Formats: sequence, structure tokens, C-alpha cells
Amino acid sequence: MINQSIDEVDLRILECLLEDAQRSHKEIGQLVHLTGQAVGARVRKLQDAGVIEGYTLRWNPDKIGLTVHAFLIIFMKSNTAHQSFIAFAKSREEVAEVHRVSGEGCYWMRVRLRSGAELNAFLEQLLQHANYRLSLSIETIK
Amino acid sequence: MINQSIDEVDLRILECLLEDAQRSHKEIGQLVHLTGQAVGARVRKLQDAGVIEGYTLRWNPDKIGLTVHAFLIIFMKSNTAHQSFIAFAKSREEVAEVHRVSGEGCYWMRVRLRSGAELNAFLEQLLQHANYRLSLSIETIK
DNA sequence: GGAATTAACTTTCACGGTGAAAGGAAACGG
DNA sequence: CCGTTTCCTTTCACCGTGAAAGTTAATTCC
Repeated sequence: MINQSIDEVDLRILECLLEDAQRSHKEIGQLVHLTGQAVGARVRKLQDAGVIEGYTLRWNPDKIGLTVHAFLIIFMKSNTAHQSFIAFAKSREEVAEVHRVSGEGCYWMRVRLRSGAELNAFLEQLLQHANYRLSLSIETIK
Repeated sequence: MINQSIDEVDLRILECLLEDAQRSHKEIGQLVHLTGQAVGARVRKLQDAGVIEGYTLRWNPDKIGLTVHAFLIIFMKSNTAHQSFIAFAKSREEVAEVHRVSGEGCYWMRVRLRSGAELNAFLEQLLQHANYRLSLSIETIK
């Protein structure tokens, strides 16, 4: 069992860090009634267990000019195209996220771009590997 | 112009922190040829500008039992249902992300759940507000 | 029952990252 | 040529952090 060693205190620490990963262990400790050092030990345990994979930023791509935010459902043109599509997706930094999915299409993908022109150019290249259905994000609700 | 005050050094710092937000300013400074304090000042500037919104974790929901990862395309049943759907989506902690989109459907949404049974229960409640098309993530490619 | 063991916590301590403050260099404008 | 602004470095004091050692409680074994 994977969860055997993860209790509710660990979960509260996790939630706390998800909200703000810069909170000090001491501050978190006050919420869960532990010393900062004990919190530190639990955080290390969560890292070792692979629950916490790393630390990163919540940020706003819009503010550096990445104003286009698109979701793509990908359909393969042939059974042999998977590898080339995956290689393409991994190599392009516009591609923020890719998942193999069941249901609608074969893959689901998120991209961020600077403009409609860039989107157009990107889609043209994507077409060499796969067909797609495009949704543009108009507003982030949550 | 928003970008006027953001230069390539800022972008390198941003990339650096996106990879690992725990890197010290001193360490980043060595990469961009600045002192740790100068890096700190730029990071603060990025925060004030709203580029950096906060600090959070990269983590693995799988490891705490959230094994079901689904994407949903949402279709409204009527023009008046939007508010109730948005309220529903915001209130449910299973819902990790929601966007208003153009193209296929009205909204796009990501949920994480513990099991097929939970997914079933969730979808039943969702149906009170909207129709949907479901894709399950089988594997994270990127 | 009592001794040994283990797990998880607290206390203490030294190191180093951080932000504030002050000083310096380069660019700009009258 | 001088004042101003901007961005940097240096210095310094504070505090968060992890390591180590000590404490407590629960478990196990004879």
C-alpha cells in the first residue's frame, strides 16, 4: 500500500504548500501543531515518496506576451504516426502539456503562443503529424 | 507596453525558477552573472508586475490515491445554466481547472478523482448543470 | 512484568540564504 | 558639466533550515 505512511497531517502540509510553497516550516507547524523541524522531516518524507516532485511557480504567461492559450484534441492520421507526433510535441516549447487519452481523440494537448499568426504556423506544422480539433481559452474560470 | 521592463535576464530567471523554485538567488545569479541580491530584486519586480503569481508544488496526485484524471468538454443545456455550472465547478474540489473556450463546447475542465465510482457520482451531479464529453487521461506524455 | 527496540517528536546549534541599507557606476537630459 | 535615475554590488543582521542528540511513547520479545 502506498498511502500507509501518509496521514491527514501530511495532507494538510501538502495543501498548505500547494497554496504557497514559500511558507516556512515553522509557520506550517503552528497550523498542524508541530515544530518546524518535524514539518521539515515530513516534507522530506513526501519528497522521497514521490508525492512532492518539485517546486515551481504559479505565473501568468499573458504578462510576457503569451496571450494565446489553446486546447487541442489530436487525431492520428495513421497507426504509425504516434511516434512522430510525440517527438514533435516534446520538442516544441509552445506545447505545455500532452496526455494520451481515451474518448474523444488520441491525445489531448495544451499550447501557449504569442499571436494568432504563431498559432497558424504551429497548426500547419502539427498537420504534418496529425489532425486536430481546436479550442481557444477565452477566460480562466478556475 | 507591458513587456518594456522585462528583459532576457528576467526570462532566464523565470525559466530557472519554473524548473526549480527552490534554487537560491545566489545560484541563479551565477547563471546570469549577477549577485544573489540583484536576482532577488528582479524576482520581486516580476512578482510586483504580476508575472510571478506565487509559489507552488509540482506533485503527483496518483500517489495519494487520486488515480483518475479526466478532461471534460462542457455543453450548456440552456443559456441560463452558465452561472449554476460555474458555481458548481468552483465549489467542487475535484475540479482542478476550468476555462471558458471557443470551438468545441462552452467550457473545458480538468478533474481528479479517487475511482471510477467517484467519477460516476461526479458526472451525475454535473449532469444537473450541463452536458459533457469525457476523455480519460491514460498517460502523461509531457 | 520488564528490558530492548522503534518511530516520531523536540531541543539545540551552526550554516547559509534573504532583504534592507548604503555606496558606486553608467546612462540620460538640460 | 552637473543632477537625476536606474541598476548594480557590498555589507550586515535576521531567520529559516537540516543535522545531531535527547525525549517520549508504543511495540515486541524473553
